[in-house]
Amino acid sequence: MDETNEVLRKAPLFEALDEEGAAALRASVSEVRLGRGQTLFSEGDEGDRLYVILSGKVKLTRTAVDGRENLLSVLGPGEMFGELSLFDPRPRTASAVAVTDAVLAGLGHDDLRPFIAGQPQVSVELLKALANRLRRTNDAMSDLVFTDVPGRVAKALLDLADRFGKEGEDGLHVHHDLTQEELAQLVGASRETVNKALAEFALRGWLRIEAKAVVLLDMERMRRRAR
Amino acid sequence: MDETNEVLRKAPLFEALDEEGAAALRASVSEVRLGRGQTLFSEGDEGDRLYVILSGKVKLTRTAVDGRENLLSVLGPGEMFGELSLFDPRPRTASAVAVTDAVLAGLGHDDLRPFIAGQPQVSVELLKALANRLRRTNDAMSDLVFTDVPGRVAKALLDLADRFGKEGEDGLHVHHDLTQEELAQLVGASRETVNKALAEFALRGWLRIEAKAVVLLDMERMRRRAR
DNA sequence: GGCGGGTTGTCACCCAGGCGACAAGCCGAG
DNA sequence: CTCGGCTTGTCGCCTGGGTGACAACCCGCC
Repeated sequence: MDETNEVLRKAPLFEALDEEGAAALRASVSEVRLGRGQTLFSEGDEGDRLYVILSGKVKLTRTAVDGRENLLSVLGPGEMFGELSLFDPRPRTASAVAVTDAVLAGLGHDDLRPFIAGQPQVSVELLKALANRLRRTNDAMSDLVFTDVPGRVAKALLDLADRFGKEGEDGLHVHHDLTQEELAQLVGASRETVNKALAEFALRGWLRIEAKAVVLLDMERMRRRAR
Repeated sequence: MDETNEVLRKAPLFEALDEEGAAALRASVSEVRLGRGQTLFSEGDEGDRLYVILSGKVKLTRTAVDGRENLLSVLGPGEMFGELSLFDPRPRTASAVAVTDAVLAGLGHDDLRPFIAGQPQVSVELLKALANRLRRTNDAMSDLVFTDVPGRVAKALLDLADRFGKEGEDGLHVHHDLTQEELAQLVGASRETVNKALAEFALRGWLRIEAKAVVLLDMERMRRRAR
């Protein structure tokens, strides 16, 4: 539970709280452990909890009527999701599935409300988070319209690099834990096309492909290709 | 200014305030009048105001490097925009342009802050609005990936109908005030394809096309085509 | 009432990228 | 060690829809 505190303290949502508030809130946290591939909640479920990722990665997906999937985002430690249903109590509009084994902190609707009312910093923090999300989503939309698949793949990799990248001897290691299929769903393209784009990048020496990871070798070129 | 109060009172953001707060906030409102086609602010501008539409319609657009445009949304009376820059003070990420002559109420950053701190209802209202926006944007994203252009056009029209439709003798009149070009930017397609889709719908008797408007005749079929 | 710029309707052409189909690897479970 | 099921690498075919190019409008303005 020490580790829990550690990550929680750094999560933006909690940073805003005074020590007393943070302690109180932590008391009402429930810890959830998920194995890779395990579903936390599904589209359409009733949901009244918000989650903060302590370790591991979680993907948020939407399923079309015909079963095809769309990946809204991949989140890692410190990031939060499931907050939408806090503000208007509608069913969940996306499913949450663990991409790797993961540990989450779950906060109930009702536990959180008093803090929103009592500590304006908390709502400001939430508003910031949502505003940010909205900007990113709008970016993604523009990309879907204007950028070709290789460009979107490049963008996605750079974004993943920002968040999960680790500087190594030979380049920036991005262990994204996604299959190419999932990567494809993330950028809104077919697996085949994503594969081709990756191969192309590798051929040009911009990156090296590893199992559920890539090593970025030429960020500059990647960035140029992305726009 | 009476009309101003009228619409403002009904805007969700203000509904949440007590009478006293609403009066105080209204005092710091500045009124802006725009002619059709006039730009309120542009991508990249510094922005510290939030706007509520009193009358008319405003479009939010993004421009790609090559000049192509993307229409994020069209907003009408009672709706709010420009709130993102309130929470993290980055430059505007979209431009706001009047689609028709319009009157807006502008609220400054600094005028609003005290209310967020003092009246939790206000921040809850803002959070709801953002959460909603986010859901809609996510929907739009899925549609870009999964739905073909005619489907997206149908969806867009139904959405516009929801917000701007007026029941008439012969069907639901949707005076959207958009050119086909703008409609195309809204659904992320070319003007030609949108035109073809509209013509197709008209041919099938699902709608009638009028200048900057359509009359929906068979909502059921439209809805079916949309999914 | 005639002119000019912004819309709309419709072509023909072309290509990015989806889809189906397989082969080859890789990995965890028995 | 071996088998079966994911995952990856690669085809070729086919089509939705973007692009360019006009002609016909429509409407406000001189």
